[in-house]
Amino acid sequence: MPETPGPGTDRLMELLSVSLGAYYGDFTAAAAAEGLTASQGKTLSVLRRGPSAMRALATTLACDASNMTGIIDRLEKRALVRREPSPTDRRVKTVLLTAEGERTVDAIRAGMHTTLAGLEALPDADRGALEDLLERVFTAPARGGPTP
Amino acid sequence: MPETPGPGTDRLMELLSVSLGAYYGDFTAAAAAEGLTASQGKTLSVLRRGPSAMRALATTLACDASNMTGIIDRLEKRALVRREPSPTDRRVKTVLLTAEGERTVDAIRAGMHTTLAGLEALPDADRGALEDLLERVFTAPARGGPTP
DNA sequence: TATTGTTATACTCTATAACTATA
DNA sequence: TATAGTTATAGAGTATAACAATA
Repeated sequence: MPETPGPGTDRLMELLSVSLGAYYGDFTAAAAAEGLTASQGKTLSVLRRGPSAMRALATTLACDASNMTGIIDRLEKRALVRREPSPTDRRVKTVLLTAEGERTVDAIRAGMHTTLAGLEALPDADRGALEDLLERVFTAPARGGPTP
Repeated sequence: MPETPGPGTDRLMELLSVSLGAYYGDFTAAAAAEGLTASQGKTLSVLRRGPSAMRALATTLACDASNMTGIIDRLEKRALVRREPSPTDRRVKTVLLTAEGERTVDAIRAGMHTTLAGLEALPDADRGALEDLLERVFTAPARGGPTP
């Protein structure tokens, strides 16, 4: 297990940086086409998977809880999301997409032309390979015994 | 050529969102460990490849030219970059990393522990495959005749 | 006591428009 | 006239600290 990342890792890191930049730029442009910022678009995307409490939303988005208030305020003002009191814990507010919010998320995703074109150009076999590799690099919990 | 992106594309988009989100979070944390914002870290990363005029920098970072002034101001105040007048065009200012700036970029990259661990866990063959796939999806200029 | 959501504050990022100095 | 960099401005994101309501 080398402590110095090899030159192969260097190249991959660089490539990931470029890929992220392209993906993020595409996403930002698609969100802007709907009159939304990247953070607002990302928030809607997360809510697409289901309702979420304010605090859970902040955790998922990796930002401070105090930020969510403003972001949700603006989205709610545009009727893309709705705040609902939790029935079980009166401190908690559950945020959920409105029908218009759902339509907007889908529009953003459909507007990511560059990324979609890049993926559509990929043969099915390569598509499966890419899925597999991304999962192994990014969603494997990096376990491997952090020396206890 | 289907106009509706198949369900396979759906899954890949979701996976890309999660993967690049993880990469971005890792990068942001590593930059914060050096007392920098993500935008400042990204700016340093771009300058790692070589000096650049203010406007070219803005173009590379996909932001308005007026933003660069503030970002470079703050980096220069911390002696991570330097502004130099261009010898050939007196309107142009060339920005370049200082030695401390170079050290900082390297520290940020070395601080991306989660991403580095995920990549290091990948066998060489898979590493090459991932490079190949990312290149094809994101750095292929999406040519294919936008109907003229 | 601890937690949820909010407010207040300060700083950064971001785009638009207008300005200057060059070209 | 066109371009490079800057300034002014306004809106949005961000973290920290403090707060009220609830657990």
